[in-house]
Amino acid sequence: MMNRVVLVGRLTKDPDLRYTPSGAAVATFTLAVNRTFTNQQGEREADFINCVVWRKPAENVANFLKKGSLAGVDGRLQTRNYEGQDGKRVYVTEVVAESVQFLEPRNSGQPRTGNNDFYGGSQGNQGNPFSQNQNQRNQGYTRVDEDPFSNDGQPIDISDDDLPF
Amino acid sequence: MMNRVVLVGRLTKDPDLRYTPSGAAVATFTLAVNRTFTNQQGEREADFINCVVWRKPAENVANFLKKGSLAGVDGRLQTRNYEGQDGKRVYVTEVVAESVQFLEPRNSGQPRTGNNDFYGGSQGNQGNPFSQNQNQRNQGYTRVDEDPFSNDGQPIDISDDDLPF
Amino acid sequence: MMNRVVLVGRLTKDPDLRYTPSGAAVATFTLAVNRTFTNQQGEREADFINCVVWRKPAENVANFLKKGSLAGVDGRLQTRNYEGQDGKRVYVTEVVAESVQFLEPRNSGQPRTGNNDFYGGSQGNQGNPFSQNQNQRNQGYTRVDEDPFSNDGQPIDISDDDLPF
Amino acid sequence: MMNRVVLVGRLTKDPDLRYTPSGAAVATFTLAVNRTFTNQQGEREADFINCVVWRKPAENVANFLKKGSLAGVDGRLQTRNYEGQDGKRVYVTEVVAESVQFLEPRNSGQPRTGNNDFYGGSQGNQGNPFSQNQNQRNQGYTRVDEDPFSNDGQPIDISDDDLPF
DNA sequence: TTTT
DNA sequence: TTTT
Repeated sequence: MMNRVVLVGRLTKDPDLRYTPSGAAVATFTLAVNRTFTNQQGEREADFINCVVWRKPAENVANFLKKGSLAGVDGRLQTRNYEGQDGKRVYVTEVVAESVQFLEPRNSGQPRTGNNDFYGGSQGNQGNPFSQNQNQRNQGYTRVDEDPFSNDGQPIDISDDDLPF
Repeated sequence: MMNRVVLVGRLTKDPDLRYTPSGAAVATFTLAVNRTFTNQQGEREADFINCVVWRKPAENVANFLKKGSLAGVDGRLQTRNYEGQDGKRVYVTEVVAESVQFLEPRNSGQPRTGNNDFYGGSQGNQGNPFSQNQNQRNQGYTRVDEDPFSNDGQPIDISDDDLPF
Repeated sequence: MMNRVVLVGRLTKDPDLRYTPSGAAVATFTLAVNRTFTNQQGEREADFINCVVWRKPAENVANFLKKGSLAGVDGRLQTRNYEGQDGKRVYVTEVVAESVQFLEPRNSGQPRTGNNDFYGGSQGNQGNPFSQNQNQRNQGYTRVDEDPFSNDGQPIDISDDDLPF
Repeated sequence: MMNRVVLVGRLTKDPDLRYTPSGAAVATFTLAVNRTFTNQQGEREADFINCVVWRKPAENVANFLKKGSLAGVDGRLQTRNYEGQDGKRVYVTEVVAESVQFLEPRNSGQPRTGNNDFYGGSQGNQGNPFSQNQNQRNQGYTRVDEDPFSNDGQPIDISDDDLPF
């Protein structure tokens, strides 16, 4: 059994950093990876690949990457499933990054700032970032959403069960 | 931009072989890849990764692999989305295999037989396998289903637009 | 910076297990990886790739793999150089395996036996396997040899400096 | 059998472009890939990995990459051997790049210039770049050199036998 | 100086 | 909705 993924692409948004109840950092982000070939209409499409990274590299990701950053990911493919809000099972395939490489030229290397800034954390997650969202059944570390990677500032349920090691 | 996936695992079912209107072969299968680590309960889990393969290797897959076969896949990650039957967008991440390796010992190498046999193709797809399924909006090469990998013998809509090259 | 190698092939010989002075296990082996294409003469050639693995997986390799075993390697490419016996610098490129997968069917999974047996270790390396080979300048974990992977039963100098972590 | 390598690193020199007798382009270059970890002395070392690329991508490499360029390589590991000038067999492990990615920011994307310029090609290889180097037995596409990747402007023997497909 |  |  082998499972290896290597990607280079650009973040579609600022990464999202959270913590499990036991304090482990988790960052999620989506990498847009342009295809090397064009489709029948001559357009170059992209794949949008959801990535998760844990612990120290999660904090590095949150500190050094932002929307548009060029990054490399070395990791493994993971599948999960959870019950969607309509009661249907939702299947998710994502990349668990074991290492993330910052491929921007030096000068873009300073900690990111702006609305979504990791240091200044504010709106949406004030107080306990894990204040339970009572009226939803959860499985896995994301709210039961159409797209588990979109969480629009709402509290999210991250379990220590998802720690990869 | 780089995008590379390498997997070794076992098929969860016999592969599924289809043809586009223009005659290109497509096989889909799911690889169960056991994790190298155990979870909090000490169980070894697996990831179930959907794979697609086109043209000649698709026919090889259909001829030589079956449920339980050990196989290696070298390919790339692809994302697609389509409108689910409830009108919601469904996001799919799968592996487009560029090469598939048969890792079973020699003697298991004879063409597979049985209900799902590639040669004897029968129920469900008799006649034109691409007889349009009129009352469904389609996008991508699968019927608008909750899970594009489950198609329970129904006609399926595979477009030549999905050919990777 | 990224560096990832994934291989599946067969061992050309029994693996070679040694220990550093501080007691860390190192196994070396060569993987024959058949090419998927044939040359101008219609022959299918192979690449012969030297691999190194450290610590616990080194002992697993020594215990479970032997000449002819099918194995998967996930690791990184490493380059080293040392002074050859003629005083010329020798450049070496090899794979440092981070994980090694045993791809043989179950029944071939018992610990290997025979002349080169890991347990019964005998001729050549009796006594201290690290008895220094005084009259040779060494660099890297192998004797200054034309080919660091050939050591024909002679004592070898493995330094803890080569530990990858 | 599987064989996959993915690298991101920087060119140690301008790439070297040549042509086989039948007119196929071949570029060679070395990628310095910094390690993610430091050695016992706390220094971050690098691996220096020789890469070969054929045909159209070879010309792109020659046109767009130069010493110091950040590049990604997706390919396979290949081994060759040839008789060195002292009559001893020399073993070479290198990466055959199937695709090469230019990871520099936009503005560095103009064709490279300078002494080694692909367009203005001059000293060393004037006339027939494959004027045979009579007094050397050759095997593989490089002159029998200590380091097959160093060729200091001398004619080189590249055979069409080395075409990967 | 190579594996099935 | 899973493989050995």
